[in-house]
Amino acid sequence: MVDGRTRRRTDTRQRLYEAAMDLIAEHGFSATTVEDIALRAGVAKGTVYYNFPSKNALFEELLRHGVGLLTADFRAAAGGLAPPEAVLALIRAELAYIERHRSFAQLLLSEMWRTNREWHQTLQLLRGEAVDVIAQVLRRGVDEGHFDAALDVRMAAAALFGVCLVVAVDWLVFEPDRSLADVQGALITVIRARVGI
Amino acid sequence: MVDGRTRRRTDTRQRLYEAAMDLIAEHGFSATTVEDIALRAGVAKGTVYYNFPSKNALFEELLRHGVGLLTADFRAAAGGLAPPEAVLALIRAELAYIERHRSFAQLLLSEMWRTNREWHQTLQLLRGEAVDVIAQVLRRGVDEGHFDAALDVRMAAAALFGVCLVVAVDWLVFEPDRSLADVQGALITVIRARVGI
DNA sequence: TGACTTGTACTGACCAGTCAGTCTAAAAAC
DNA sequence: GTTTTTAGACTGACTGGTCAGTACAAGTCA
Repeated sequence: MVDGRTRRRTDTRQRLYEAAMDLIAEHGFSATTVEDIALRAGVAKGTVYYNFPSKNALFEELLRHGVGLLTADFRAAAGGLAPPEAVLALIRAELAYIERHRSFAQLLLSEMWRTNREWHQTLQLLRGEAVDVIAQVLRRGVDEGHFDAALDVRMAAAALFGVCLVVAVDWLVFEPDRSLADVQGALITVIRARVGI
Repeated sequence: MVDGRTRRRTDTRQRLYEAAMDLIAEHGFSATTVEDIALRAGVAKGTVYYNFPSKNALFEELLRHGVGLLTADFRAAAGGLAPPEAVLALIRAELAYIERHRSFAQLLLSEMWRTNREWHQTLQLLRGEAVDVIAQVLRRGVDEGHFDAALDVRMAAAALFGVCLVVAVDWLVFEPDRSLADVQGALITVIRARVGI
């Protein structure tokens, strides 16, 4: 099933994914050259074009791959839990994902709300799937009386997704030495805190 | 005092600011060409270089200008209020600012956490000034017993700043027809809501 | 053998930044 | 008050360089 050829090719693609992720997160899509990606992945430029039809396509598959993993993590984290615990689990899952895929998180944050790009549509769709998992949990929480009935579920889901992203990337950029557990704790305290407004 | 020359030049620079803001927000810094900016502003490419030493410098001045306005709005909004009301005022100020300067908000969200850029340092500094205004209000709120003493003030400030940005840009991109007041209300409800976790 | 990879060379489009020259408001000269 | 000069503001063709994508001959590996 997993013959040597396929494994080899998968490896190459994986290395290209990672290289592209790091570079695009650092410099942005336009400022990252295909040659740089190939160099960082340790392959020839031709190999990039053997494996992907274009720079855009590489990036789009990258997005699909990365967001797909996040959505899967979300589903696994929330599955079978009561809404309050599920929300906590989702926060933990998002932070853990961001720690594991730092570059990708930065990339998402930079490109998520950028319109007028070829892959904008794709990204919106993918994001929608991830945020939907959160929204479903919140909706169930409202229905079952755990959460305030006045809650705008869609907005709350987007907000929750967004805060985690922003806080986590902030942490990675400014306080990389702080532990994930600590950040997680502080963030949950912030979300929990009655700010009394 | 206001001779024709200076007025003309100021106008040109203003038009260049606005054109650059819109285009960079839509396409990103690298994907926006100086020629596009000039065209949109209705001047020749050379004029851009007559008014600014480089594309980077234009963008940096743009950032300084835009974030400066936001910080000023923050200071004006929070001034003289007790912490709980000041936090509300800050949220309103940020959303109002974002509505008034849509492109700039999108631009900020995209470029804020991008490292390895010439203007990265500048942007971090500017952001720090804005977030500091929020942090000071929160600190005072903790000291005066309005807010939970366990609050990580820096993180809370960053989180608050971030949620507003994310929620507002989300709104502009996905539900532009919804009114600002409505979004404001929903966001404050979300922040207030005991999610009971 | 055939799928995959390499390395090099190339093309054509595009783009940041330059520069010699034009236009015009206003200062100077008469 | 009219003419001349000056300099600030602007123009757009041009340059040097970069980069996505192509082509292909030769090499590796199952």
